[in-house]
Amino acid sequence: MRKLLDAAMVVFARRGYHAARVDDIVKLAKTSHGTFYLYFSNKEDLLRALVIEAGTEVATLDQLLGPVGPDPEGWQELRAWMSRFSEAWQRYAPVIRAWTDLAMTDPELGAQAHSAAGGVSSTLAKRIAEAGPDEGIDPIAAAEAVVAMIDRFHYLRQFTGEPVDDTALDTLTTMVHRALFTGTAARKPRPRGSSAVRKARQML
Amino acid sequence: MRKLLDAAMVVFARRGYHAARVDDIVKLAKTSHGTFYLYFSNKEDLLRALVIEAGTEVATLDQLLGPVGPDPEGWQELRAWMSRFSEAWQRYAPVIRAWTDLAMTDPELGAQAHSAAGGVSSTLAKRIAEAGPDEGIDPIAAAEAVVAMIDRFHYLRQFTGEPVDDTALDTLTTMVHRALFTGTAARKPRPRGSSAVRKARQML
Amino acid sequence: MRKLLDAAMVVFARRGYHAARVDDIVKLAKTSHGTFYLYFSNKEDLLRALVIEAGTEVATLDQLLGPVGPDPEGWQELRAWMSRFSEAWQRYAPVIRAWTDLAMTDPELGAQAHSAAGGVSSTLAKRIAEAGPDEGIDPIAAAEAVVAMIDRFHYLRQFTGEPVDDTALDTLTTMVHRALFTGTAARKPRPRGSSAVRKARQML
Amino acid sequence: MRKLLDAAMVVFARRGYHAARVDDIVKLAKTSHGTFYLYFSNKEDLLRALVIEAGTEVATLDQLLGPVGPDPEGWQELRAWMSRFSEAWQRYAPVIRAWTDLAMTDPELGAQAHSAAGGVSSTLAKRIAEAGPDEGIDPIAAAEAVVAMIDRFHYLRQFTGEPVDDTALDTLTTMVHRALFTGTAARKPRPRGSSAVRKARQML
DNA sequence: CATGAATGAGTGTTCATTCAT
DNA sequence: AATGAATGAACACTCATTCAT
Repeated sequence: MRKLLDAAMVVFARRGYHAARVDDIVKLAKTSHGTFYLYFSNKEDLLRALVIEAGTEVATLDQLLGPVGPDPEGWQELRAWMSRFSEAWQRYAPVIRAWTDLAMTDPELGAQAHSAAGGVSSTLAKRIAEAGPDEGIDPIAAAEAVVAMIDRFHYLRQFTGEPVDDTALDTLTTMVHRALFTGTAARKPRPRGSSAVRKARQML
Repeated sequence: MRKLLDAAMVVFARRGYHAARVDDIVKLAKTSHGTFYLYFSNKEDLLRALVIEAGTEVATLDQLLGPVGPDPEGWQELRAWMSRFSEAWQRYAPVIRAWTDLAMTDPELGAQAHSAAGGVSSTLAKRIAEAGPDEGIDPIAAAEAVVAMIDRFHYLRQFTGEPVDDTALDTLTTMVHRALFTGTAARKPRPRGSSAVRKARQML
Repeated sequence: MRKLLDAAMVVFARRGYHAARVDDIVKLAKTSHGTFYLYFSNKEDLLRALVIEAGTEVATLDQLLGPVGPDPEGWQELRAWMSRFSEAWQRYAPVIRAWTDLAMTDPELGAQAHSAAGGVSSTLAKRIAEAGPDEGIDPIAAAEAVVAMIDRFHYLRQFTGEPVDDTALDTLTTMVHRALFTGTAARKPRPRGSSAVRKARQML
Repeated sequence: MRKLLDAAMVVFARRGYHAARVDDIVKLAKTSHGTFYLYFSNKEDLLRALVIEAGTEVATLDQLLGPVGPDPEGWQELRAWMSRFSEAWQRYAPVIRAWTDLAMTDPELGAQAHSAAGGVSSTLAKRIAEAGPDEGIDPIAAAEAVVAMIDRFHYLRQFTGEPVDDTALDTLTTMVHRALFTGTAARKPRPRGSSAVRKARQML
C-alpha cells in the first residue's frame, strides 16, 4: 500500500525509526492497524520494503554514471551524477537513516542494504579505475570515501537546516574531481627501501 | 560512575542506543538499577555525559591541527591529524552513532552535539581559509565535507569489517589534500550565456 | 454450508477451538470470510451448529441401547453400543473438545451441550435401573461415571497416539459390565460401630 | 510469587485459560504486569509452573496407594485413595482444564503433563497387576480407564453443580473395585478358532 | 551510598467481524 | 449469493523508572 509507504517515510523523517509508532503511520495514512499488518508483517518489514524501493532507485544511479576523466567533460559528468545522487538521497533520507538505526541490531538488514549502497560505490570505483586515477589512490577506497562524503554531507546539512543547493554540489563535485584526478598535487613522499634501511640512513 | 559509562559504551556498541536496555548496562557494570539512577537521571542523560566526554576529546583535535598548505608539509600535517581523528572516532564510535540515533528525536541533544562536531569543522575551515585554497572551494562547505567523509568512511568500514588501516588513511589524506589545494585541476567551466544559447551553439 | 462445517471440524481437530482462526477454516473450505458470516453469525455460532449436529447423532445412540443385564447377552448388547459410541465419539472428538473449551466461559452453550450428553447417560441410567443393579450402585451416578470413563478414555488415547481398538473396547465393556452387575463382588462393608470398636473386635 | 499462582488458579477456574487475561490475574493478585513477567516469562509459563506444582502433588498420590485386592481391605484401600485423588483433583481442577485446553496446541506441554498423569495410572496398573486381576482385564488399559473415569466424572459434576460427596465416591470405588476384581461376572465369550472358522460355522 | 523488587504506561501485533463491490 | 480488503478493539509483553530497605 503506497499510502502506508509514503506515510512511513514522513513519520520516519519526523521521528526516526524507533520513535515512529505504527499508530502514527497508520493515522497519517488514514488506514487502520489491521491494514498495516495486511501489507507488512512487521514494522521492520515495512522498512525493508522501503529499503528495497530505495535500493532499486539507487541501482539506476549506477547506469547514469558515464566515463569520468580528469578533463572538464569528466567534471560535467560527475556533476550531473551528483545532482541525481543528491536528489535520490534527499528523497530517501529517512530510509537511509532508519536503515542506519536498525542495521546494527539486525545484521541481515544491514547486509541487504549495504549491498545496495555497495552497488553505487563499486560502479564508481570502476569508473575511477577506467579513468586511470593518479598514483596513491586506491579506486575502491576512494569510491567508498566519495559516497561516504556525499552521504554524510547531506545528512549534516539536514541538521544545520541549510539546503544542499547548486553551490554546495559544485563544491562537492570539484572536491571529488580534484581528489581523484590531479596528478600534480603533493602527495605522500614515497619511502625508499625498507624502514630499517631508512633508519640506518638517518643515522649516517 | 566510570563503570557505568564504560559499560554503556560497550552496550551501545553492541546493540545501538535504542536496543540497549538499562538492564544490560547495569549488568555489565555489575551494579544495580538504583545506582544507575543515582548517577544519571536518565538513559538519555547517560548518553549526554558520554557525548560531553567525547566532545572534550574532540575539542583537543582542534588544537592539534596546525597550518595546512599545498606543500608536502601540509600533507604530513593533515596525515597526522587524520590519525588522531581516526583514533578518536573509533574510540567514540558508539557514542557518535547513539547521538545520530537520538539527535533527530531530541533537537536539544542534536544541537549540543552538533556544536562539538562543528568545532572541528570550523577549525578545519579556518585552516583551509588561511592556506588560501583554490578557486571554487568554499572553506566552510569543504571543511564540512571533509569531516563528513572521514566520519562516514569509518562508519561504513565498521560494516564491511575491514579495518581503517594506514593505507586507508593515506588515501583519505591524499584525497582531502588534493581536493583542497590543487589549483591546476579541471574545474567547473564558467558558463557563458544561458543554457539555451549554449545548446544553440552546439548545433552549429 | 457443509464445506465450512467440515473444514471447521478439521481445524478444530488440528488446533483446538481457541487457536482455530476463522481464516484457517475459510481457507480450508476454499471460501471467503464473507461467506462464513453469511451462514454463521459467529465463530461460536459455527461451533453451536456442530454441537447440534453431534447432539442429534448422539441422540440416536440412546435408541440403540437395548436392555442390559448381568448375562452374556447384556455384555454383547453393551459391547455393540460401545462400538457405536466409540465411533461417534471419534467422529465428533474435536467438537466435544471445543465444547469443553467454551462451556466454562459460555454457560448457555454449556447447558445446551450438556443436555445432549445428559440424554445418553440418562438412557443408560434407565437401562441400569431396569436391569436391577447390585446394591451400592446409584444408577444415575453410575451412568455418568460410565460415560465419563468412555469419553475421557478416548481423549487420553488421542494423546498417547494409541488407537482405541477392539481389545480396548472389550476391556472397557468388561469393566463396565462387571462394575454394574456383579452382586457377588466385595463391596463396602457396612460399618458397625465406631472404627475403634471395629479394631477391638479384630483383636479378639 | 505465590500470590500470582493463587490468583491464576482462581482466574483460570472462572474463565478458563484462554479467556483469562494477564490483567485479570494481576489485578486479583494486586500486583503489576511487570511483576508478572518478573516471575514468569509467559502466561503459558505460569501454567507450566502450576502444572508442575499439581504434578508433584499428584506424584505423592502414587505412594499412597497400597496393595489392592479383591477383598474388603482392597476396597478400603481404594476408597481412601479415591478420597485423596478427589481432593487433589478438585484443588487443581482449573489447572487440569487449562492443560487440556493447551495440550493440543503445545505438544511439549502435553507431553510434560501427560507424564505426570501417566505416573498415577502406571502405579495403579502395577497394583492391579500385583493383585492378579481377572481374565479379560488389561492392567494398563484398565488403569487408564479408571483414571479417565474419575477425572471426567469430577469434571462433569462441576457442570451439573452437584458435589462429589462421599456417596458418589463410594459408588465410584465400588464400580472400580468390581470392574477389576470380579471373576464370576459375565464376560466376553472366548471365541474359538479363527474368525474365518467362526463365520464358516455360522453358515452351517 | 547501594540495592533490586516492584511498577505501569506504552506499544506491537492479532484476529473476529463488517461491508462495499 | 459470494467476495476479500479493511477495520479496530483487545491483549500480551517490555522496559525505563522508583523507592523501601
